[in-house]
Amino acid sequence: MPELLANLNPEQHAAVTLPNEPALILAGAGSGKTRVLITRIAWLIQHGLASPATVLAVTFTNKAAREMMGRLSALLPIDTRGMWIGTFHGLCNRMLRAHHRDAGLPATFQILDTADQLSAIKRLMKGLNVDDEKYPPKNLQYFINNAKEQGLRPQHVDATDSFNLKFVELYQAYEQQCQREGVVDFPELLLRCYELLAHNPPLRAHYQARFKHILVDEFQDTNKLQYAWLKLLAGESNAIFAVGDDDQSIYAFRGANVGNMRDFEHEFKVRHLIKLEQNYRSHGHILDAANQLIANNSRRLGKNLRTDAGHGEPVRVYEAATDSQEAGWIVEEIKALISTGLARGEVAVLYRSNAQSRTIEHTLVNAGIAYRVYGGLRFFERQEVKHALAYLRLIDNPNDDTAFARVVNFPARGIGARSLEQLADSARLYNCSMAAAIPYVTGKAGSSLGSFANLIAKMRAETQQMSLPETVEYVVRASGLAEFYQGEREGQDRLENLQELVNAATAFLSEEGYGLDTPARSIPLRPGATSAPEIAALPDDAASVVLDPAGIAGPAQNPDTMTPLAGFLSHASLEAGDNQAQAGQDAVQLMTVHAAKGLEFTAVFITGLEEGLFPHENSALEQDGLEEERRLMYVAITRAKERLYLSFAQSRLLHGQTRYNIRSRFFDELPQETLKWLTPKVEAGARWGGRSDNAGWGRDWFARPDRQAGGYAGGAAVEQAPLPAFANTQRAAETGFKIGQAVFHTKFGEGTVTALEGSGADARAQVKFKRHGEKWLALAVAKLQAVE
DNA sequence: GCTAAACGGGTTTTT
DNA sequence: CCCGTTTAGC
Repeated sequence: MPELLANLNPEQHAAVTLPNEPALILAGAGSGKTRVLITRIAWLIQHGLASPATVLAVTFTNKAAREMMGRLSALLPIDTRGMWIGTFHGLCNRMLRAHHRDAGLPATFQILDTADQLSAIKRLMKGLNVDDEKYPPKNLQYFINNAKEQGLRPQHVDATDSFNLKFVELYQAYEQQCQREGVVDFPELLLRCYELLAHNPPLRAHYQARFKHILVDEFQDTNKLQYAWLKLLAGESNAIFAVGDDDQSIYAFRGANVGNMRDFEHEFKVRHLIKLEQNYRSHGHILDAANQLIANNSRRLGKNLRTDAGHGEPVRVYEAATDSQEAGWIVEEIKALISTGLARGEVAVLYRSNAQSRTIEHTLVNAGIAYRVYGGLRFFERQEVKHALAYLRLIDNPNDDTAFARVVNFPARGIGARSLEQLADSARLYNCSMAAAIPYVTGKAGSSLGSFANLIAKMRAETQQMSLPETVEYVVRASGLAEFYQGEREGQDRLENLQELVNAATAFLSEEGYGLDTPARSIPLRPGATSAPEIAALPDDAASVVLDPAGIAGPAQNPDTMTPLAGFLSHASLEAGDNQAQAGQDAVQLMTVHAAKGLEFTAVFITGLEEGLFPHENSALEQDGLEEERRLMYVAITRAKERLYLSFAQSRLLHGQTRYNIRSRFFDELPQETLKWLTPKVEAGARWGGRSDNAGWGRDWFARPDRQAGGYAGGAAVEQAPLPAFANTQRAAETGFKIGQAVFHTKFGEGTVTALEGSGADARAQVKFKRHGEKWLALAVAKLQAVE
């Protein structure tokens, strides 16, 4: 249909309508990459070149997968459920569920998230009496995950020194532990799925015959294992349509291998490398800045963004004396932007590391500007939610020792460390799970453990016919979790989250196409089917299972292959949910540069542009480290549509110490004619000998009164230390609050006033919140209620 | 078995 | 400085 291709530029058009052969689309920032990917799928289907069942599209995040799914169904009248669209992990999970026997996994295998994995490793090391000072569990975790991402099992790892030999030995033990418990960690999902396809030719042939069209988003972020998995699926004849941008590769630290782009180009003999260089996001000066900066990198595939928009405004640069003054300036500038009618949500403040958000948040709170910080705890990572999930996991898979250890004594049941050590010993002796070892423990410990075993058994029996939400609700109650948090002073939020978990279960059923009344632990009988398509029930020797080509379809957590409970538990591990920051409200966006990738804002502040911070000092230690920092800066710059601000501070409080940094080298790599210095530009050589760690020099400079006072008064004023106590008492009447007063805030909950400052419209209160720590609130803005 | 103090570590992060 | 985790002590 012509309308599908309408408004595509020639390069986009060419990419969308490529013949079915390996293609690499080098898509610059803001060049319509996602649109091309989605239109490509729609075009293939519309022209009868592909049926939905032959399409596999893979992304890195659930958010990206959801967006793709959503935009695709808006574009096409067909049901997108026939397609496999999801994350690498989601798709691998789905395949492993369908073929769990061939993969050597129990039907109810559970997924360990990063935190679960670490606790499993700690437990393993404790059991083996390994010195965790000499072999830090975190390092072992990294070692294991890294090996898996290279496709290496313990026997393949090349280790010579005693240290690495120990790690290999522990890796092996860890694998055995996981296998016995029926759990897989994140990289295992991929490796297991890779091996499943690699070692099972009929199965591989089946999927190769099915997925004629494989599309990959953010290809520059793939690691070696993901690339190998894609190659396996593609086989000899299927086309991979890879979209990516080597200049936006910012995840090397977690295994991403930009080299996959070059390898792909060569190994698949890509004839069509299409560059999308037309940018639809940023004004000219901003793009010029991005282009010139990134030109400093070597080994690029080569790309230069262009725009039809005019030059637009210059890039504004601000030098602050201190980090708090920098924050003060940012907030003043944001106020000005808002007063021109710009929505708060169109303003982003970016920083290199999370620690930098504190000062900015503090200043925003004082100014009464709504903001949202990205990052932090997410829904399924909360302790109460994880506890409830652990009970659910135990019902489904009693061998899951990670879940067992988590809740065996929570709420407290008088089962202490001593009893658990005894139990772990028995489990090791009989080579079984902790739950299975309970009968071997005698005495008082044995009896309390016995009643825990009975509790789980009872839960399992009682929930046999319950739907998923009923099961969750039942477990929250029967476990004692509800009662426990009811009795806790600060348990209200946690209780609400547990209720939210029940809601999440209901939402899950409808989103994933499960019947609402399906028992949580049975594979639903599809309409018209004569028997449940329980692939789990295939004969043991079903090593050569070949599925109907129309085969397994449906959403990520597939009702045909997963019980609602298994699906929900996978969902909880694979998609940790939103972080707590209140969404929806119009608020200034605060995030790291990494978190900003893929987003765009009318106005962007890139802050803390100092040597050591951005580029980060540790980047100097790594091969290609500085280039990755530069790509990160490139990503940051290209987030801005119309206004870009760059700022740095002469001194900054970090880890309790004042550091004196020189401005980032990136300033020298930008086209000077696009920059507008709001503070006088001081040539580096005029001020600094060279290195930044010359504290004495910095202090002298900082102490110069003409500098310290300069710029915005607001910055200094909001950050000054609270007035002495006597002054606060004097002013107390004017604010309507007293120190020590109990208060309630709609967002932060209960707290106590610890200090007061100012009066009238400027009145501020410092409140120590039970759940959110100490904050300064502008009383004119914050909805603070007195509690008697 | 639970609470308080000492301790350690702090770049970026999704699954 | 600030946090989460471990350990010491009741």
